[in-house]
Amino acid sequence: MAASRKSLIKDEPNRRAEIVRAASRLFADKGYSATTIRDIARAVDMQSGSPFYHFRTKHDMLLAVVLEGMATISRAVGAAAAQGGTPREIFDAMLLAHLEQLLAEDGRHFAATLLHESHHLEAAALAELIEQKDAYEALWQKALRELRRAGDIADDSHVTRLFLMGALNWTVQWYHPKGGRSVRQIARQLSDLLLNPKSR
Amino acid sequence: MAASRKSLIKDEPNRRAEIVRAASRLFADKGYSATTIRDIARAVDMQSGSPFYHFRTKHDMLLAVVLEGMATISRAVGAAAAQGGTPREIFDAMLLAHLEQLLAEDGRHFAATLLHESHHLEAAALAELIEQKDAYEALWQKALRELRRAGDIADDSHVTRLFLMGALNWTVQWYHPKGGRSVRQIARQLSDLLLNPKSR
DNA sequence: CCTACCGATCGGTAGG
DNA sequence: CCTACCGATCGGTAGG
Repeated sequence: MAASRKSLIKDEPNRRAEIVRAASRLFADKGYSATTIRDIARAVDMQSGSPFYHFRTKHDMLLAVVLEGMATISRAVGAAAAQGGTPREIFDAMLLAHLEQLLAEDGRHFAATLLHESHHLEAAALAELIEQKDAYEALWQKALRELRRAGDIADDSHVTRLFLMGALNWTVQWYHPKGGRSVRQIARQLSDLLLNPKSR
Repeated sequence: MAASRKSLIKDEPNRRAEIVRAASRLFADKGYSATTIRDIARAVDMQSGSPFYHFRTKHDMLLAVVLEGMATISRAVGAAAAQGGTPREIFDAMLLAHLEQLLAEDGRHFAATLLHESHHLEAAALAELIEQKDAYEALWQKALRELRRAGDIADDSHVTRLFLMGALNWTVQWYHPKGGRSVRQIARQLSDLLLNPKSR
């Protein structure tokens, strides 16, 4: 049937995207410094010098991975927040969206690289990332503020937000898809832990 | 006066400990893979081949850092738990002890290396670490169980413990000693967030 | 994107 | 612990 489809589009402009995806996997697994350009080239069936046709430096590859990871999470959680509902419903939807991006098969290497390898960026790139991260976390701060107004949480301070980010991002360290617990269950348990028991 | 003290003890058996401390700083700052034996040697005023007089491989240095980090935290939190008191008092003391080890000037590089670089260990060393980590986390599981019995928390499941570890360990990412908030305040806020409002 | 290559650096060792 | 060194590997480039 469509046996030739994949090979036909071999020369499309997404060789670059393939490199980024392979790099995310390797950076997440072995770390940025321990990953070799040759590792990345091998993963996408290129010769060792060829990735430099698509990227100027290894740092640029890291930046591409990290920015794509940040953008994907931001987009997902922003969409969840825009869905509307009570502060509690919005918060629950945001928790689920964040965890799905972090733990899903396709996005988790981007997230892991973002969380663990960003400090290898140079100052200018790091500043760009931090800007996006601050905008992202402002979404959460706002959600907490409205939970507070609705009486669902006692403290909506910055420290509360940081504890929340920690609980969420730490899941990367322990979650296993085969682990019995679904992402939905995990999101629900965190909501239950942080928010006051529902009235009625 | 005692001007010669430091140079007199230059040949004591703690050159090894100096190497471990320097390594912890470098591993925490630049990462294990990006840190060079030459970096470590320079930090303790040795020639580039000399650290190998004290350690067989670079991996052995990482293992030494990581095990010392784990042992220090375990000891501190174990001591806090053994102090006794109500479940809530014990829990609060454990929170404070864990955070002090993570964030204090002297121990934070060990903790950061433990949290971020352990995956560079070989399988056997990693297994040794995980064993110690499991024993450590059992301390927390027990503390949660007793909070539950006392009615201070609704859920003492494993997932709750993992959220707690995340909130705690994530502080490494954002805490700054000059940041206004004391470690004690941070511990207190986390306790307030997780536990039911005190009766009375 | 491949071929062929370069200078630099790395972990580790022998021999004292 | 230092001196002197080795083989291997790395990020990156010129020239096609």
